[in-house]
Amino acid sequence: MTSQAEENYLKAIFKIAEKENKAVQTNAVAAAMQTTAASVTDMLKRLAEKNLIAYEKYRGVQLTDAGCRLATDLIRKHRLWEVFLVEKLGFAWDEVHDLAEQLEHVQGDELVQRLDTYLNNPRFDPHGDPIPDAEGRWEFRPQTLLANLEPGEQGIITGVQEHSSAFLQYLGQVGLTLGVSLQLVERIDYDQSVRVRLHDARELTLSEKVSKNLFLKIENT
Amino acid sequence: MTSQAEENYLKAIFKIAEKENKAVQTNAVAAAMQTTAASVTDMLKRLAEKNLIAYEKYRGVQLTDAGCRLATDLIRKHRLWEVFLVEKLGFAWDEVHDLAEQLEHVQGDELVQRLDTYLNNPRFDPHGDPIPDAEGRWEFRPQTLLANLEPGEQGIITGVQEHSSAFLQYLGQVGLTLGVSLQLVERIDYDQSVRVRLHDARELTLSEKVSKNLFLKIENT
DNA sequence: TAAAATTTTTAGACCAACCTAAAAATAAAA
DNA sequence: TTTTATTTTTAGGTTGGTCTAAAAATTTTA
Ligand SMILES: [Mn+2]
Ligand SMILES: [Mn+2]
Ligand SMILES: [Mn+2]
Ligand SMILES: [Mn+2]
Repeated sequence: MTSQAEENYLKAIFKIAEKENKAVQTNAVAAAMQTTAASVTDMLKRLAEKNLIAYEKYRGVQLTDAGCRLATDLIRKHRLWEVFLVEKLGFAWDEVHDLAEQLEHVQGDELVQRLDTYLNNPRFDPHGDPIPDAEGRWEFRPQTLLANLEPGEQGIITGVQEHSSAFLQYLGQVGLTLGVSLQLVERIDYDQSVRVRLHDARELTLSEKVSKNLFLKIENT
Repeated sequence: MTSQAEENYLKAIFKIAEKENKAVQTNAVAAAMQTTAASVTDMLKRLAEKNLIAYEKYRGVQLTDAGCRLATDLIRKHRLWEVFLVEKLGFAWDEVHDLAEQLEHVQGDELVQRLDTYLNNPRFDPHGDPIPDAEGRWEFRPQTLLANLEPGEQGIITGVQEHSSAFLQYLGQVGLTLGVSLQLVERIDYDQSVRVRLHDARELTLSEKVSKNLFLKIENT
């Protein structure tokens, strides 16, 4: 009973609410959905009518439990399909998002269940993002931006902040994929770029932009 | 540039044209799509506008080359996904149609290509229906209805005419799946039911309805 | 060939999902 | 606290896809 458009709005609201800790604004949703504020207001009314969001004019929106559950299921499906596309079909991690964006709307609880099993119940997707379980829960995994590491500290790449194809492709090219371990050698004061050493002793210089979009789990050395 | 609704109409027209060898009637499409003739006429105009069908008022429709290609691609995707669902996810052959009906609309040539490779380029789906190749071609496989076999003749099950869940489930229960070989023992004059002998010497009585919906490849004994 | 039955199209509406432009409410600045 | 700027909503319109009821075309029957 929920259209693809409705599902996409719920997911967008969920993701905005995840970051900012307040009622989600109309304009924020419009930006995320690449549409107009007027269209968003329109949809918010429909979603409120279906009790998927709590909506008060001019005051922003919040997902209800039902809405939150729907969004979480959608994210679960999105990420499971991404795992499938990378692990089984051999796509690169920068090629799967748009396909998953379509596949996530395929309805069928049994399908999701079987897909999950087939993929060995993965807990993270190809970008390091957590996959909710069938009950909509996921574990918190502490991670730090490379930009926040101190010189000498070491970590394993666990995820990305940006998901753009350009960024993911760049990372792949220089060998910075999930699970790779690296050490911060030094941070240049002038432009906040960083020098890192990889496991094979190879050294790389990364811009501030990169270091602010790369998540690591700090390792005790 | 083609919506899911448009794709479904094209597929319906294609399948009707496959059987009856004349222009496809509005009412036939309406029946297949479970909708009204008025809605069909509406859609036919849109499809003609896009040059996907040749449409002349009151005279029925025919797919253009472009429309035919689109329908074929859709059928290819539908059947490949059915193979995936059965072979990889372990669904039964009576459970996959509705899911494939959704999955066939996912856009992405690369996806279809990779899926095909992943499944080892199957040429038939779980119901014995041929899968078009990437160029939209498929081979003809001669097959006969069980109803048309002579007593004493033997064959291997290659497909079904009906695709209803009830029929497929029944066949599964009595062990009549693709590849099973059987021999026609006798046909009862009274109700046209048939007695068949399986490879393990087990005998089954099948109604006329069943025998008119089961395809076999006749084997020379 | 004229009348009746069937098939198909048109007319007119509805809903979901979008849009632009204008109005209203809220927040920020003076 | 006014004025100004920003945000949000409303008003009104478009498109795709559907519907029912009525009109028109075609086919069948008498
Ligand atoms: Mn993604
Ligand atoms: Mn992802
Ligand atoms: Mn099917
Ligand atoms: Mn099939």
